[in-house]
Amino acid sequence: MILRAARERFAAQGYERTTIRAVAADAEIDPSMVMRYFGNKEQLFGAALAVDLRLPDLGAVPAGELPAVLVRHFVERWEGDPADDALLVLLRSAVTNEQAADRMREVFAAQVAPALAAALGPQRAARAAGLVSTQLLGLALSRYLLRLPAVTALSPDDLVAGLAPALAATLAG
Amino acid sequence: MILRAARERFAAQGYERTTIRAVAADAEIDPSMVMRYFGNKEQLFGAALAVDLRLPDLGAVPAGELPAVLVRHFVERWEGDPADDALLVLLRSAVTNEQAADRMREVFAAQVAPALAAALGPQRAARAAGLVSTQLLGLALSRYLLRLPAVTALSPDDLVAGLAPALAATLAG
DNA sequence: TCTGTTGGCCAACGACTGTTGACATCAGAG
DNA sequence: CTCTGATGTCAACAGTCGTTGGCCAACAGA
Repeated sequence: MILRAARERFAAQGYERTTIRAVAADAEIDPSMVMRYFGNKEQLFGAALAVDLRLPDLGAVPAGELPAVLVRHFVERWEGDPADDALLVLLRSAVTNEQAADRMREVFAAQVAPALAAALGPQRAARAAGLVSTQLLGLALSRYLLRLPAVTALSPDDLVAGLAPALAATLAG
Repeated sequence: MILRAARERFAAQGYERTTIRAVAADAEIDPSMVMRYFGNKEQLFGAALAVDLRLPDLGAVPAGELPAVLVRHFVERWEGDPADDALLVLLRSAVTNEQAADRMREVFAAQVAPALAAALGPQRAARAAGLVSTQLLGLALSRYLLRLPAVTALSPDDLVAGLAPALAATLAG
């Protein structure tokens, strides 16, 4: 599948360094086939950016468990099937590609913000959403993209135990 | 100055999208001059990556104020002179460039970890350093690179007020 | 005056890129 | 059978890139 190959390349190398030729080689087809199906590189990229965070209904989570649930959800999401890593595609690309950054802001507005609003109510969510995203994206950045040893060394349980109190503090503040 | 132009380009576009030709044009010289002075693109990049976080002596900071001092230091550092933004060069590039990621890990090991150790003692620092970096890098990511509206909307004081409790929680945990 | 060094421009190279269009194959519909 | 439309191959285009090397001017020291 072309899109699968494209996602892996985009996730591993970002937008600029993945070439249509490489994607085509991975998918074992001709580069011109990629063009025929997706139009051009930008549209292929757009198609690879479809992201569903699969956030559960946070309104059903007891308030005290919200931070731990959030951290664990994202860690499992990132640690999961690497062929499904549209999320890492998005994060890696959004740093240098404006189209991807746009999509990231859309995902935030359409998925993160509403989910938090369901749990916290609109006012507290508006205040906390940005800071919560900051912490969760920071985790993805330093663990999966930069691979800081001090962060990759931690187990998923360590991460939950270490970050949940921090999230709780910003939610409370 | 070539290096100044290079830093601005690298910070704005990342490694792959900045061309030697563009850097040379910014510096109003010939591309071949860039080669003569820096050897090749990779070495120019390496020269642009010199980063000094200018962390104060955290050992002299009262324990209770440590989180707020950290957040404020980094916000001021990032919000400051954009021509001096080796830090954003590094962050933007490290996401897709292994050389930059290496340098990022070096900066962490040589500057962040020791500074925290001075404030917390080696054991607590070892446990907290990764999570602290996670949160501070997450802030830089979502505010200065992704420009999430929910984060750019906050004032520096808001950021300090919102994130200091979170940092305090991970330092305590 | 000759000579070496420095700083500079210019044109070109080979490699790689996204993209295009011409051509082949082949299954199914008429 | 022919016609059609999808599916795929191949070669080439035009542009950009990093990089090289040759040439020129200024200038300092011998």
